[in-house]
Amino acid sequence: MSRPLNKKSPAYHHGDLRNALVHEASVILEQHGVDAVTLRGLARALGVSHAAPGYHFADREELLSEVAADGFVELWQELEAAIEASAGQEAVRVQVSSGMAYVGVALRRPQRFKLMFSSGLLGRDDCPERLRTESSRAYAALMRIAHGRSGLDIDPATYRIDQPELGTWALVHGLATLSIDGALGPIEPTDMLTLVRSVLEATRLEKPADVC
Amino acid sequence: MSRPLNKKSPAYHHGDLRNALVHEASVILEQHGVDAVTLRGLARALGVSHAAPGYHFADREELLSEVAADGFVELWQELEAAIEASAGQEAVRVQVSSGMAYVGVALRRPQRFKLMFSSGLLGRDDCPERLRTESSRAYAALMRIAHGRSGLDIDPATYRIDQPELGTWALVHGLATLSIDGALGPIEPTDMLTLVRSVLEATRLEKPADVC
DNA sequence: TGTACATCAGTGAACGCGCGTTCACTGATGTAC
DNA sequence: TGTACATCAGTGAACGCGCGTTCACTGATGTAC
Repeated sequence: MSRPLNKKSPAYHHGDLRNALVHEASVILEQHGVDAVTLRGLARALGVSHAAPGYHFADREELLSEVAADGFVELWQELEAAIEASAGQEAVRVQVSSGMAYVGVALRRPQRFKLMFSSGLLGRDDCPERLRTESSRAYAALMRIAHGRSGLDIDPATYRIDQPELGTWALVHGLATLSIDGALGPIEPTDMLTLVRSVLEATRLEKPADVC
Repeated sequence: MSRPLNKKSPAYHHGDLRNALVHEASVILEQHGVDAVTLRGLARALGVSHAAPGYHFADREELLSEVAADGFVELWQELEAAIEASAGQEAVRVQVSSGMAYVGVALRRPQRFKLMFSSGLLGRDDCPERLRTESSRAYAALMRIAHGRSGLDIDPATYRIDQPELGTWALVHGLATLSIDGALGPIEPTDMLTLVRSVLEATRLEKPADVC
């Protein structure tokens, strides 16, 4: 456990600093919030010089975007798993299954979830490629769930978001956000997921007749 | 328009610095985000010494909480107006009316809306009294809308949030949040409000039979 | 297998920035008499 | 109405902090021959 501070050969080359930075960033993010994530602080935590992170990331945002991208990967995976698990069941089951997955991801790493959506990273023109790719993939899964289609015909680059497909997404996103921000009072994650199930089951999103 | 920088008597006493700080803070908040709101920056913008704000606010958060409290006042007012406007109509009309009011407030000052909910100000033990009061009042209005009751029997201090009353709130909050964060792509506020109406009208929140 | 050398992945001192905070001070204002 | 004085609402210089960034440097690693 104890770290030999005066270790003779403290590995001049870290070996995997880039990944270590991303991992440490996600830890600090979750523990102390996004403002606590600084390049200098990460370097300190990892025992490297404060200039070392600059070797791997142009700036703080580039690092954070990596953390956010990881979040979208997990979101996508969980949504796909939920779709798989509820395959063949009636539509509301798919909604409940994927909705709970969505909120589950949010509650497991609430700060990262906020970073993913609220940081404004996505909207930037210079949004890093990986974040763009991974978020689009997760979005495509969401649209697939919402539309009840295979999703193969949905181009993430050009999808238009329409009502009422939007309803379920907005509902679970709202529940996740309100819960994370403490607006629902103190509530355990498991209770929260039960609540999500209840709300989703009590909600009927009517698909309006096709307009000609 | 031009400010006489070398004005002879530049009002040693500002006269209304406290209010001016709150107003300027809300302007800078909306233009450049919450991180851009600093006591020094506000002092600069108002042409007072950088130490002056400290005379009125213990710290930056106290000032921001004032801005957030103003936001809850506006939210409460708009919700009350929406309730009034749809009084006597069927339940779904009240939901649509107040839901659009909710999102309207969010879109009018998106950064302030994020501050109100996402800043963590509310959850703090040392949450300023005024913010606590005003947010509770807005919450009470929301609960009143959700429960379809007069709300006179709801104590803001102890209200419990249950499904499915939560559904409408979560739905509109999710729509507002996703829109503000750009997750719905570029969309005009008026189109957004139309979308909110559509989604709400397509949504039926079933009130389950009372459990014994 | 050994050696030379380029490149990789760092170090650590230095710099400038904007921030909040403190502190001795001071001009403007209100009030008592 | 005039004066004395307390209080209010600031000023502005100074300090320390943590941050990102730069820069000359250097130890470790990989590759060509």
